[in-house]
Amino acid sequence: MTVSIPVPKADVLTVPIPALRASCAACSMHQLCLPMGLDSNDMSRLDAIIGRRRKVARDGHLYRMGDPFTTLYAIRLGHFKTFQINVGGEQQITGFQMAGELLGMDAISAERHHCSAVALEDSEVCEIPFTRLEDLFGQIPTLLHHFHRMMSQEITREQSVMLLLGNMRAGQRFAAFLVNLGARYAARGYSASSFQLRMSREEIGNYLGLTIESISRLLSRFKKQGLLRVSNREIEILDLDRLKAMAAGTETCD
Amino acid sequence: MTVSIPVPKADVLTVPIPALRASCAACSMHQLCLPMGLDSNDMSRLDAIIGRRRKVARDGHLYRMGDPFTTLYAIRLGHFKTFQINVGGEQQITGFQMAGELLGMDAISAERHHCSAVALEDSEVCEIPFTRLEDLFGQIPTLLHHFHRMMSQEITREQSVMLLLGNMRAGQRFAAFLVNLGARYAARGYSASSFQLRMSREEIGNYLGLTIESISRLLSRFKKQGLLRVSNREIEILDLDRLKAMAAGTETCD
DNA sequence: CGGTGAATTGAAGACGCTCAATACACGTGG
DNA sequence: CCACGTGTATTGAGCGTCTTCAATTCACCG
Repeated sequence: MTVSIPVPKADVLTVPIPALRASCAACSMHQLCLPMGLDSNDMSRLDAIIGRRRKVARDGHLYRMGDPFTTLYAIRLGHFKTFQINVGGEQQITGFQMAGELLGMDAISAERHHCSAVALEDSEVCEIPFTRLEDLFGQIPTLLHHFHRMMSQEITREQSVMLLLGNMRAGQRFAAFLVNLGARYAARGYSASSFQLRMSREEIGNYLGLTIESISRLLSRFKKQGLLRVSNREIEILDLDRLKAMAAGTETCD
Repeated sequence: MTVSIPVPKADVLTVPIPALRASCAACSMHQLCLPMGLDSNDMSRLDAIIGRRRKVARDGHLYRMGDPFTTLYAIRLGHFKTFQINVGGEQQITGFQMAGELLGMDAISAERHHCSAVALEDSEVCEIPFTRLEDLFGQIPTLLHHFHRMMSQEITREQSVMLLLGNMRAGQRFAAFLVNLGARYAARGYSASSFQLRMSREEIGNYLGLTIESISRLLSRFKKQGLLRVSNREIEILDLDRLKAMAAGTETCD
């Protein structure tokens, strides 16, 4: 299939090449991502330090646990999972990340990556060299403040997962997982109730501290209860309120 | 009871009162805490913004979930627990903090505290007004960098707890917990193998996603296996290597 | 159309939970 | 000093949830 793309006129063509190569202003994620709240002047200063866009093919590593840390990554497009490997060689997935989210913040303290990041589909990231970003912090307080908010948000996200793993039953965990995914898609302008899972049942189970079989059974049960419509990795939430109530613990999961 | 305190001589007396009230240089935690790596000049600039020291009695709240966020807290003395409350009213403890550690970083993103902090014993903290700290960041890059390291460390700490809750068995979790506590005491110049638990069995269980009964049984088992000597909250680790091996999953817990 | 990897479903078992009884530590008052 | 009460911890018995193991089924692709 071919599509004819309208050729931009005069003024647009005068945009310098480097700005085309990596421009936060032109990126649909700039209201969620690091440049949030910056004026166009500051935004182009941020553009100036962003090294390049990097494509990561499905199942490709963005970085590996133990790699030396030099850059943060902002996801432009696609989905990732981050995971740790324990001594026995089994992985524990610590998060699923989507466009607009920042990867690599866990590596700042030890200057080595504490987990690995792998693309769940063909994806694209912006490389942000950390020392150059630190230089900018001194000049753009708004940027610094928002960076702190993003790190803080990562901390609260992980605390919520601890709550989930520490005292929710299986059904509650899975309900919370689906509601969370939906909310994040909604923040990106997509449907909160209808989306495609980018990860396998096994990866979901690993993340939620459950087995693949449990996830499969839960999907079947939710389907039977009229909560979901499921077809392979396609999810449609039919009763978001009840799912939220289950996640909150207000409603039991029978 | 009265105690006669030796009166300091000449030069010491010239130290201005504010410096006496809150001086990082004089604090035994300054090599672990926020001022790590600062020269004495920068350290006193940090001193200048630290509001006051605040005492928190045992079981007292330092802050509550939902409170508006204005300041970070550095623990000078004592121990805290942080926890979330879910809709059903039950708590999930997300961490135990000790001297030299920073509290409140989770609140930056929403400008409200995401969890509550309660003192496990009579404790003392330094109040660090966050906006004034942000002002300092522009002037002291070393301070900023170390602050990022501390936030990043909090992220990796929580990732390790996710690993623990997500795919360790009960014995492994508890072994990891004890080893972690010992390591943190060692970093503060105390024994890694002999210390007092500041939290109840119930709190340990809550943190590890287990019940109080399970913790009690594990203590008995570890005692029987010659791993520990236990007397109330007094712990002596008799075989640290084996405990570490259990935490790593190298050695089974029978 | 057959092969491969993923997902579903069922049956049995284990791990940790719940419930309950008892023991212990510690503080208070007789 | 002991009696008593309260909160915490220990220990046991039975049960439930989720796991493990195994057998199909399904989707996708050469």
